[in-house]
Amino acid sequence: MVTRKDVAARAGVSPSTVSYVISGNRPISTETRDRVQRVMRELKYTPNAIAQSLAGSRKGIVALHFPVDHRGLNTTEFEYLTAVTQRARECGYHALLWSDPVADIDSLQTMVASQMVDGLILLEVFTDDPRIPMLTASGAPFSLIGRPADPDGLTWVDDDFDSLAAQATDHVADLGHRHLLYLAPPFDDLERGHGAAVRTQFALESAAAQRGLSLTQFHAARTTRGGLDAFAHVVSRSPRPTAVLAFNELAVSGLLRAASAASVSIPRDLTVVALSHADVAAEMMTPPLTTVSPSATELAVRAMDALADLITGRARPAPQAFVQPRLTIRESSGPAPD
Amino acid sequence: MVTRKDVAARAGVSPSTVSYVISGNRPISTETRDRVQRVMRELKYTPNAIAQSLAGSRKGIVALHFPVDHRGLNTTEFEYLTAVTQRARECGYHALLWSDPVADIDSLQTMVASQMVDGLILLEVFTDDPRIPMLTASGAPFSLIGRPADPDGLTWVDDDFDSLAAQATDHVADLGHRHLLYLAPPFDDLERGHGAAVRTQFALESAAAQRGLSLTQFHAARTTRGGLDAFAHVVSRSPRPTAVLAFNELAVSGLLRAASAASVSIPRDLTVVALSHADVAAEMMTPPLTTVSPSATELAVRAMDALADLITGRARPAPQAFVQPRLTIRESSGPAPD
DNA sequence: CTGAAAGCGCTTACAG
DNA sequence: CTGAAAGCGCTTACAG
Repeated sequence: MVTRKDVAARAGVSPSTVSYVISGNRPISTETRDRVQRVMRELKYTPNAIAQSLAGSRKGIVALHFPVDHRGLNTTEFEYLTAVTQRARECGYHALLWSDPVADIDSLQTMVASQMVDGLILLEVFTDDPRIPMLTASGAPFSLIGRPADPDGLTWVDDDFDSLAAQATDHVADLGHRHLLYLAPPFDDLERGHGAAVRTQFALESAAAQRGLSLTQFHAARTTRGGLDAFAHVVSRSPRPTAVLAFNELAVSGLLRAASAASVSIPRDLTVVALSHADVAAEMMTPPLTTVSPSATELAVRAMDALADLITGRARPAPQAFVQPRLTIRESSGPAPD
Repeated sequence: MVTRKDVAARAGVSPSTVSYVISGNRPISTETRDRVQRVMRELKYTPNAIAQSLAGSRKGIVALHFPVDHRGLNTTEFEYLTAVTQRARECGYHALLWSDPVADIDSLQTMVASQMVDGLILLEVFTDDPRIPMLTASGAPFSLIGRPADPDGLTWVDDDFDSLAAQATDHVADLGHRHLLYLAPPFDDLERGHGAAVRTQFALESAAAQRGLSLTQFHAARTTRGGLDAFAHVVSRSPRPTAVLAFNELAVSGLLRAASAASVSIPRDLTVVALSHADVAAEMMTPPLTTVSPSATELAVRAMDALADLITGRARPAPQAFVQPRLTIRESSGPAPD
């Protein structure tokens, strides 16, 4: 391997001068700089990242941590991952993927203590998330996509759930629907305090109440089967809901299939609006789903930029931001039947 | 931060003894070892991973590299990523996510030259993949999921495309289908030499010919729209294909939608078999898709284990392996009409 | 504007 | 069985 010493010898300067040419941390004569740069190119010299990390303070790596006990990631979560990875790179960081059961914070703690990363982004934040006190105690910079019950002093970006609920209920109310079903994530998620699940539910209840709409809920398994069950529930209720608001990507697909099998036409007989659902997943469905979703890219950019500010020590106080979801009307929503 | 020196001082031993207790690289008296371990726990000491990397040879990081110029990752590719990430961890490595345009190998080269990773796994390999000669020249250990035109001397795992094609054509032939349509990836992918696209196409052509089946092709855009176009093509052909074999995740969804809109029932009027399609994506469709797919986990495990062997210097000659796809009959395939 | 040197926190031969 | 020391390849004060 070519080292800084090799470059220095060939360029006739001291090793430290090579370092300063690279970092630009002190004035170098044009002549010296040009010569060193030429030699670096000739020798195809690339600084050793590990040595830079140890001597300097910057590691150039951020970890993305998502919990995975209950299920795999869905398309929406995957979008977040890729968006954060891309933004990390634009900010000059490599992205390390990391996932454990939420409750199992030991390996995360070890990784942080081993000082391998400059900072972390946590996804799928729970209202009482054990990762947060641990990271706070460690002193490592981190930012959240989502937020716990008490987000004071933390750096986070999150959906504006009130706006999300308002847009979804307004959309179906405007179409004349009065009886709504909330196709919710498994009850388990609520009990464990999954932030988005809890906040979406509360926001919907309050938005429906304000508009005088009836809203019942069905907690479906995060599987296609869960959606079949949800459909059975829809047709058994009286009065029968005419619109389903869904926050459960896999169950929605089951609901669509069950509706198709029962010759219940969407949207003629039943309106479906998917919440926080990736565009690409919505467009793969038959019919394509009307969604109310935040932009994964916007969440990722804000979370990563906030983390970068935290790492470099810009940014007190901690940046906190709500991202506004957007309604995209596709073909799964229509006027309430008669 | 607590360092090795702190532990040594408190345990009354030399710093090197602490290192040897951790690595187990030389005999230590039980008494000393116990004392050192107790102090490490008391001080919550975690070795600095960066310093270990610089002094030792192991970095504990592998990079996963997938090209991304033409499109985002689909669910199937995402499955590979998560499977490899998980296996990497089981093998004691962190996974660094990395992606550029295929042709743009500079940043990949810089990362490798900076010696940040122990090795790499390349996904979405092209028949003439510029990443491969570059990495070979660099001397960095790497393994491939997929393979180039000339895979000699490389470490790779790949689908057995002949088996895949045989299973798919046998399945539809057994159901009485004689006229097949291959819903292929964009022609562009073939031209650029996307390994799986090229091999799937050749294998299907040969399998269909052997069985005396007619096979026409339609290269669809990797979008829902591409599938709508493909459906229009199906119904315009004479004789009309009764079975579609598809290697294009997004286009399949468009095809299903177009069929539904035209009241063409699947599988009664048209059979659809998806190739190399993630189970979870297949089960989200209406109807759930019959698939012929390799196990992403098996590919990931083999690729990662091979890489680990390469890194540690076990494993000459280079491991190379075909993974057998499996037919999963769901609801999108049925007997040929009349 | 540039060089000689300490230090980052480890691993591991060298020495006993 | 254990310690003192060189070395990994850098960054950056210290000195001129």
